[in-house]
Amino acid sequence: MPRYDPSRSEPKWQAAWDEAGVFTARHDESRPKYYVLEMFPYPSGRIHMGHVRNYTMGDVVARYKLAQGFSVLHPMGWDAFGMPAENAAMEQGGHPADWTYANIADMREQMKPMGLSIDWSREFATCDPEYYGQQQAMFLDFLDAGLVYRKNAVVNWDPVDQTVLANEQVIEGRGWRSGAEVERRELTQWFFRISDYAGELLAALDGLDKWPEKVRLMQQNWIGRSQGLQFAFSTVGAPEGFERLEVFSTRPDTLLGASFAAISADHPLARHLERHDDDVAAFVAECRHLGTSEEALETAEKKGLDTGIKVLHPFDNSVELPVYIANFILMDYGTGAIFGVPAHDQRDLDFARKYGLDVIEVFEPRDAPLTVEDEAYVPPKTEPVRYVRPLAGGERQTGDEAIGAAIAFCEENGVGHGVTQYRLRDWGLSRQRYWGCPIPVVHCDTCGVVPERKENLPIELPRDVSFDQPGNPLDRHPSWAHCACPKCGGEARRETDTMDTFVDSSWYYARFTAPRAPTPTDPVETDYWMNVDQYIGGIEHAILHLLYSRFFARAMHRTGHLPAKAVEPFDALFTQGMVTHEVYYTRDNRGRPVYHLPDDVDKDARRLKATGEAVEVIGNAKMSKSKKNVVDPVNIISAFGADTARWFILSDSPPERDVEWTEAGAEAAFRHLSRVWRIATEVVESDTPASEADAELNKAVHRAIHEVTEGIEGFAFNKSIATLYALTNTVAKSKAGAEAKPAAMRVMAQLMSPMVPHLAEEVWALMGGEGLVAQADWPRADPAMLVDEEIVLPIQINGKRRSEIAVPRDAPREEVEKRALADDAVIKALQGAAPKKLIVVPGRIINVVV
RNA sequence: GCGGGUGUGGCGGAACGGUAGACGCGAGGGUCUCAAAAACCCUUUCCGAAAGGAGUGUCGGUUCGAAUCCGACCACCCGCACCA
Repeated sequence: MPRYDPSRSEPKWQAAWDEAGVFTARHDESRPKYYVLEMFPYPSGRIHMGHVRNYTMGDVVARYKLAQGFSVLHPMGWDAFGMPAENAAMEQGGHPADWTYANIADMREQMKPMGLSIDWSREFATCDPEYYGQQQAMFLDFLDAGLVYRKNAVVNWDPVDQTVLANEQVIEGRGWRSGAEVERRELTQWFFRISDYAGELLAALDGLDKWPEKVRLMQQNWIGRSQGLQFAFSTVGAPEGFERLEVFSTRPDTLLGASFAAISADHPLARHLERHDDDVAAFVAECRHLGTSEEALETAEKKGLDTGIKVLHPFDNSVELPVYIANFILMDYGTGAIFGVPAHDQRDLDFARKYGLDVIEVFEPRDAPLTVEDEAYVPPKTEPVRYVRPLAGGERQTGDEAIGAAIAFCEENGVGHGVTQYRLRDWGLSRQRYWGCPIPVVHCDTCGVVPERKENLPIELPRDVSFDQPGNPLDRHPSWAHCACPKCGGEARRETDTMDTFVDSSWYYARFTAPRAPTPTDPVETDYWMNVDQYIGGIEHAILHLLYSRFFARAMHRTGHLPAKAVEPFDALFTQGMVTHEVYYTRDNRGRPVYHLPDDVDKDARRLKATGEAVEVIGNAKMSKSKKNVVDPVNIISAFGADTARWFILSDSPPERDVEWTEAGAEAAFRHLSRVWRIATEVVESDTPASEADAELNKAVHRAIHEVTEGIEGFAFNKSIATLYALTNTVAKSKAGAEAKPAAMRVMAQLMSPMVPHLAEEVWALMGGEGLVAQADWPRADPAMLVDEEIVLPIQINGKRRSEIAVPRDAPREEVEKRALADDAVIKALQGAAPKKLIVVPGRIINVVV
């Protein structure tokens, strides 16, 4: 008997789909459209199991929607700018463009055998001048619309390599290559005014009802709207020009508990003092070695320096608070200055304990006096507390009430005003790097900063650059930056900064709707295809990429590049989990782990194949090169076929959770698919006559249609697959006849086709299905087939399951109660007494309380 | 540190507040075979001979009933604005 051979069957069906143009996205006004998008990959050169999982999920949705009659857009492209290409050029020589395009070619070749329903005719890379030129055009429109501006901002500066470092290149405060202590340095940089949209981006989250709740929550917290009081302290002993110190606080109700004020090391006052005071200069310099990430600031030991300056308490001039420079105050948030209330803020308390500052309680729990030791009292703002030092409002009130009263009181007394603050900062897009989209502006000595003319776009990156020294090659290129001023025609210099790669990924979804248009988008195409109906990607993008894209879509709408309906570009979002694998390691003579590839390990014996040395095993960890626990999809596909990889990656775990890749699981998936194929070949040869088993099988088929469909709709592909396993067992055991069985197998082929499209075609063809299963209509379950006449009700006694009874589906409650009380287990438990309570949940359960 | 999430048999997991463990893996037993592989059949949460009891990270709460809801804690994962 011939065996299931995916290496022959899969390429055959892929060719058939290509020939029929099944996956070409067609703008067809007569049909509803469906746009499925997976987050596009960075072209590292190798696909990994995470990609397989991501694209398989998208493919299931795309094929399912196609079968439902939608005109489907399912494109693929490459997030191709970024640091790895420059790092490769530095390490191995060569050019980032060559490295990137070679990687793209490799990855495309690795992806094609997966049999994805992608319209490859729309493919592009963000490093194509055709793409980034349109991005430059939009940048100019944004500039024109006042959505972009320049200001100073700090970067991580490596003083040895003389280059700007990304946060990930700063390791424990040092440059990753040079090992030098990183400094913060200020540069003039371009910013998008995303904070202008903070309120709108926040409010619109409510409408994203097909996004995961957790993502909306994360974005909400990230945008971080807060109401507070902004006011100015009068200073004592401050230098000229610093008579007042503006502070912002979300807890003005605790003002009478303030015992110090603190300013950021980047605050203008700190910068002033730095120039005249060596101690301040030394402390501020220390703060600036911390790196620029919020994480670095927050996890560093909290430190401060007393400036000797005091501020007067606005409601009690006899109280003078010391002013500290502190390493945990952010210049970007609020005014870069705060007052500290140690009793009701843990960080302030730690700071106060360290520097011997007063701890003054402002409020207490309602029913107990409060003495703050090492733990600040920070109840939820909705909880009523007793104010012992109220600024305004009653003695007993919630934090929220007290804050409102405090702001009103302060405003009445001319001490500051209530303000709405957002945590969200403007989006700095300048990067001092080569491999990115050039910012299309020119610096002219006479005209200043001048936008490039659109007809000169794209401003292309020069080819002749070298990476043999650190820093931005554009900066040291002999001629590239020299140009004529678009305004006066005089000699001018191009901006050598390029754009953050988040810009590239903030609008690619729109470009896919018209990838070759001579403008960034084509209104006819965006009108038909937008929005993305289903977006799929990793949770790690929950905040930045998705928030930036939401902003960008709004900016594109404002500049006429997207219709109003597309300001929220992703209707539904699904975040999938990681692919993990066991990690195998031995230890070197110093006890450090030495990792080994899965292929080199005998998993049963837990020994290295080569030496027999025992290996230690850690359970599932994210696949990573450093731990060598990677499984190459290419090897899996060549050994078992794409369908096996697809089936396994979908089968075990729910899509939102991590899935552990195991060799045993992959082999089992292959065995199952072989079995389905074998059953199909047996069904063909069968001549069993029709019987009662036909109806039974038919019922099982309809149930399966219902469950598989529900699984796909609910992104529970693992449940759809469990149903298909069960259906396979049912068909295998069924005594149904030579008409019913092929019919069942045809439906099974349809139900399988989103997950294992090649095998589905094979089975479909064997069963005499018409045309391609990829083009067949999705089957419908007959509702009448889904109900049972008799149901089994479990009986609980005191909440524990003790028995069960079978009753007609629509039996009246009295009848069910009567039968339940007649049950042996119930009689035994009651011992002649009447039940205390008898709960009947129709169609569900009976609970007898004795 | 802050924000968000996850936690169920040996393993991956299933379970509108209603029979905990569907489906799969692994393991054990069997059929077929000279033998093996493949295939097929059966068993498989734990303790217990059984009756029965225990059980969804830990501790507490709400409920007739909690894996599910609430509170506290523990562990792990994601993000923290220049990684993509």
